[in-house]
Amino acid sequence: MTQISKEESRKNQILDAALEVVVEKGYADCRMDDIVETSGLSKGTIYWYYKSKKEVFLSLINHWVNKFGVTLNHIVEEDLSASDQLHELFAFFLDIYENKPDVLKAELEFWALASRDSDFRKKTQAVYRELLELIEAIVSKGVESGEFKNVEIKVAALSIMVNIEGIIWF
Amino acid sequence: MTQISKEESRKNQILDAALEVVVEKGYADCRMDDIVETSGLSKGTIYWYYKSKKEVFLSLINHWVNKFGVTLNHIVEEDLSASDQLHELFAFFLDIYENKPDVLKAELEFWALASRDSDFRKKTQAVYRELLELIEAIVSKGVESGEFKNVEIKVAALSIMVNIEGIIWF
DNA sequence: TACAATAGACTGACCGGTCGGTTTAGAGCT
DNA sequence: AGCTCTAAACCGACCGGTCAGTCTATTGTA
Repeated sequence: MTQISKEESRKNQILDAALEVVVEKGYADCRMDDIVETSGLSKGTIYWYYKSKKEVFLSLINHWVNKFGVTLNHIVEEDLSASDQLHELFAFFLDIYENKPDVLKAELEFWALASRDSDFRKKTQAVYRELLELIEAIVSKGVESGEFKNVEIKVAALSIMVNIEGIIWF
Repeated sequence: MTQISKEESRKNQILDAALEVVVEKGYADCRMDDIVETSGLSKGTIYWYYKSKKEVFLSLINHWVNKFGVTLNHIVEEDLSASDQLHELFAFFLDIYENKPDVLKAELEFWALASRDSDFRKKTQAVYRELLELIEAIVSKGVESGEFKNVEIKVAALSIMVNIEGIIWF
C-alpha cells in the first residue's frame, strides 16, 4: 500500500479545495480565503505549503490531470482494435461531459490562464501534448494493422482531438 | 453619409480602447484606468457613458462582432457555390488567425466570461447562433443544389463550426 | 443662465500575502 | 515512565496595495 506523506495529503487537501472553488467561481473570483474556508485549513497553513496563489494553481493543473486523466492511459494499453480504442476515447470524454461538466469548466479556466501566462501555458501544453501522443499511438497502430488508411498520423490525431474538444464545447 | 452622434463616437472611442486593453492583458487584468489611459478620456467621461465596467464589456462583445464580423454576412450573400463559400469561410478564419490572433484571444476571454455570468452568456450565445445560422444557410443551399449529400443540416453546420474553432485553438 | 460633458482626486471595500505567536510530534535524557 | 527542548506545522489578525466607482469642480456651448 502506498503511504502518502503528511505533506502530500495536506497538499491534496488544499488542491481539492482549490479545484472545488475554481470550478464553482472561476479563477478570477477564487479567493485564497475561499480555499481557506473550503479546505478547513488556515491561511498560514496554505502559505506554509505553497508560496503563492499562482503556485497553488500551477499545482492544481497536475492535480486535475491526475484526478481525471488516469483512465486515458488505461485505454491505450487495452488489447482492442484501434477503432474500438478511438470509440472508447470518445466515450470517455462524453462521459465526462455528461457526468462531470465541472471538469471542463476547470479546463476552460486553465486555458484562459494559459493564454496569458507562460508558466500556465507550459503546463497546459504538456497536458495536450500527452493527449495528442496517445491519439497518435492509436492512429499509427490502426495504420499498421491496415485498419486505417495510411493517413498523416499527426494531422489525423490533431483532427481527432480537435473534434473531441470542439464537440464538447459547442 | 451616416452621421454618427457625439455619443456614438465617444462610445466607440471607449470600446476601441477597451478592446485594445482586453486583447493585450485579458479581462481579468483590464483595469478601468487602463481604458482611461488608452482612450485618452477620463474616468468621469467613461462613467458618463457607461454605468459600470460590466456594461462596457457587455457592449464590447457587440463592438467586437461588428468590427470583425461584417465580412461574414458578405460571404453568404455572394453568388458562389456552397463549397466555395465554405472555402471562403475557412479562409476568413484562417486569415484572422494568422493576421489578428488578438481577436481570438478576445474571443477566448469572452468565452470564459460567458461560462460564469449569464448576461455574458446570452450575448456570446447569440453570436454563435448567428455564425451557425450562416453555416446552415450555406449547407442547405449546397444540399438543394445537389452539391452536397442530403445531410442533417444542423449537425453538419455544427460540425463545421466545431472544426473551424477547434483548428484555430489547437 | 442652464445644462451637458469632462476631468481627476478621492474613497472604501477587498484581498494576497505576512508575521508573531501557539500547538503538536517526537527526539534525547534520566 | 516523566520531563525538557526543538522545530515543524499551524493559526488568524493584520498590513498595504489596488481598483471600481463616486463626487465636486470646471469647461464648453446653446
